[in-house]
Amino acid sequence: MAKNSDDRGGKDKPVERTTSGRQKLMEAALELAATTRSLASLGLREVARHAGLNPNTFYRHFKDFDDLGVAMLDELGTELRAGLREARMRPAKKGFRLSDFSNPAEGLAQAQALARESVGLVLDFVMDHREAYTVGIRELHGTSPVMRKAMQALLDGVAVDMTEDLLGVLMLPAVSHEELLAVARVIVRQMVFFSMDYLEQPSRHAEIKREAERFILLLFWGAIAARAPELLAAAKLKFPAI
Amino acid sequence: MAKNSDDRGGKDKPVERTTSGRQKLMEAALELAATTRSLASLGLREVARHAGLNPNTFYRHFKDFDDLGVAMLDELGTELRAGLREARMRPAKKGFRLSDFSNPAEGLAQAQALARESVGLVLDFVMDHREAYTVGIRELHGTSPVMRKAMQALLDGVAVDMTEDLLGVLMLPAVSHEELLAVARVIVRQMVFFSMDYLEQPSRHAEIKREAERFILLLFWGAIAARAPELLAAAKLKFPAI
DNA sequence: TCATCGGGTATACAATCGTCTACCGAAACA
DNA sequence: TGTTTCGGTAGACGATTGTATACCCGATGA
Repeated sequence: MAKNSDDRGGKDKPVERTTSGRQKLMEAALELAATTRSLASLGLREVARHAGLNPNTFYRHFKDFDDLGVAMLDELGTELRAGLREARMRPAKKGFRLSDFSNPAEGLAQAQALARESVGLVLDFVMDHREAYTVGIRELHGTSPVMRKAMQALLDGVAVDMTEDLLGVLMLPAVSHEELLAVARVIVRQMVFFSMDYLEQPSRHAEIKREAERFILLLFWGAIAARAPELLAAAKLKFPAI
Repeated sequence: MAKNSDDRGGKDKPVERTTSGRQKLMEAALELAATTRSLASLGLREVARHAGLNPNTFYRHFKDFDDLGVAMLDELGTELRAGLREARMRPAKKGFRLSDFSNPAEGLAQAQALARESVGLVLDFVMDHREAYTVGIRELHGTSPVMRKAMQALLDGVAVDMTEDLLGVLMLPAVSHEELLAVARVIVRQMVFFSMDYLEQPSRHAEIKREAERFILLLFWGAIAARAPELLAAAKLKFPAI
């Protein structure tokens, strides 16, 4: 062994913020996981080094990396849900009113505007939190059952929020609450992929947004068509060209 | 150091098949990645040990784990696409004929049968290859850009296959080829999640199948509704209750 | 028949890892 | 005021890792 007084000498400079050690560790882990490899395969010494702390400090705050993972997810997850809800409330105050499709054409137009707003919102959020998003999705299909469950629960929570908010703004005719929730779940999951595309292909931003909107509208169209096809025929709808 | 003549002593017995060393390594890597952790974070010694080979043998065949990864994906990916196509051709021979929706009700019923058949097919396939599926999806969102690109290309390839096969059986009215491809892509991606549910929750198998079918039908309904809503109204369709 | 070479092995080394034990200062609390 | 607890550090350990060098053997081919 060359020099056993290892660590704390290296190319990756510590994050060096005025936060607590626990925070520093979580931030370091997030940065490393986003750029280097999966959470579970991070080295305890590695993240401590990157946080500018002694390796043993990790033990003071966390049992394993699962432990650290759920702590991170607690923090960022609630921030995500709150952010999305708040942002989703904004347009509602801005003049949207509950549409009951008594005028189908108007209702459909409103649905389209709502879809556009929501898609932009999610994608902006992802762009603003690309590190957290990246590791989150990694863990969604990762090796740790704990993290997988936690991420699945988070996505389901988002779908539930979305359903509730949607019910306050848009009354789809003859579409039950459960049906709407199923649609929301599917949308949330699909947005995982659209978000990934969005992060990886900046040059296709506009196109990806259009695709996501189209997907959502297709689902709503389908849901209405399955229950009240005459509404769609009556609406003489103008579906956005491909 | 206790005993430097390490390796080859352990609880995980070698796979011990009559295959070549290269094959043995790939199989060992697949097994370990499916049960232990992500491909990229596997140890070279670890997989060699699990394959019953000398650590250095790895170098004879692969440069790194990305290299091994794309080799595995080459093998299993083509098997997947071939398997799906072959299975998709089967019902076509079994009496399905091209439907042009001149009789809307019949066309829609046929679409529903087709969706059911396809969903069952994919989910069966996933059950039969759960190891490969598990690590594949892991790598889809994993840390290696090489593996991510390869997996995305594979999924896109499946979507293309699906579109072509679909065009041979089902002529959706007024839905363009590009539109159909976009829908196929979305379906393939969503099936990633449905498959995950399917593997993780054996008790909900029937329910998950129904959800997947519903999702696909919803998309087709929506696609038709966007182009020819009068068809749906005329069909007096019987959408499966939720 | 002899050289080459592809695929497998043996050994060794430095680096890194997780974790154990011990020490320390400051804040909280009695 | 004394003491306990909390967050952080220091050093050491055995284990494991990736990789470099070198040997080996059977098939291939001249």
